[in-house]
Amino acid sequence: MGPGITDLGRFAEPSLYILVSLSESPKHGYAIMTDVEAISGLPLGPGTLYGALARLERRGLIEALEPEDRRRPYRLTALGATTLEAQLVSLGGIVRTGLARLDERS
Amino acid sequence: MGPGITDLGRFAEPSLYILVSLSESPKHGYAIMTDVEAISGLPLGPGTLYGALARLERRGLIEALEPEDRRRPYRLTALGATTLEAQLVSLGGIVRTGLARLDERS
DNA sequence: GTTTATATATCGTCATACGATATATCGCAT
DNA sequence: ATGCGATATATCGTATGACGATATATAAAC
Repeated sequence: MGPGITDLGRFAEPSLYILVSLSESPKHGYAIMTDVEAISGLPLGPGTLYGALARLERRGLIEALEPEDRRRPYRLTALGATTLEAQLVSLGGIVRTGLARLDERS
Repeated sequence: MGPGITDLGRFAEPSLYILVSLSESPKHGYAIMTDVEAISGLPLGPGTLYGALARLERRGLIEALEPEDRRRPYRLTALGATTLEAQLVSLGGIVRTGLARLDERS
């Protein structure tokens, strides 16, 4: 499961990080790995990455572009962008609620 | 996995919602279910809830209190509070990054 | 030339999410 | 009184996903 820093089960949410990475620009797998580690601090191994990419593509949230050399880039679809935005807004609400509640505790 | 509104895999992160719910005050299972649905919009069924509660207790993030009547309340531990805070801060960063990147897209 | 970084792929295991289902009690309206 | 909806917890089974390990190959750097 992927212990994040705090080991909250499979909390890392690789799919979310991948979508955030692709929201900047199209990227191939290896670039996604390094970007996700840079923005999240959590290493994303190939075992997690390629499985997640296949699932996201199957769901129409990302799409493969024409390979250049060895690189197989992916791009966020319109559906992927709206889905990601909805998720981030929803998550942002939870984050705010949680931090406010923690703050109210003595 | 648990299709949220947008079906991003098991994106719902029930454990996170449960911790946020308990960050307000100790609650028993049923109260957690209704609170989580209120703050997240996502229904949390008993199959998800009680499994997650057992895991969180096993990890020392929550602890059971003395049952009152039929109710079996849980409370956030100190470890649970610090773990939750770290997760929320980390998630908040991802949310901000993602929304900023989406915003920069034409 | 040999090591390091780039790059993708797959297999196996374990944890988790979650629907379905079962059971029991409480409160309230008719 | 009785019947129904809300309260409350528990468990099983299945599908899915996370992720470590491993394999392979090429480009760059030293």
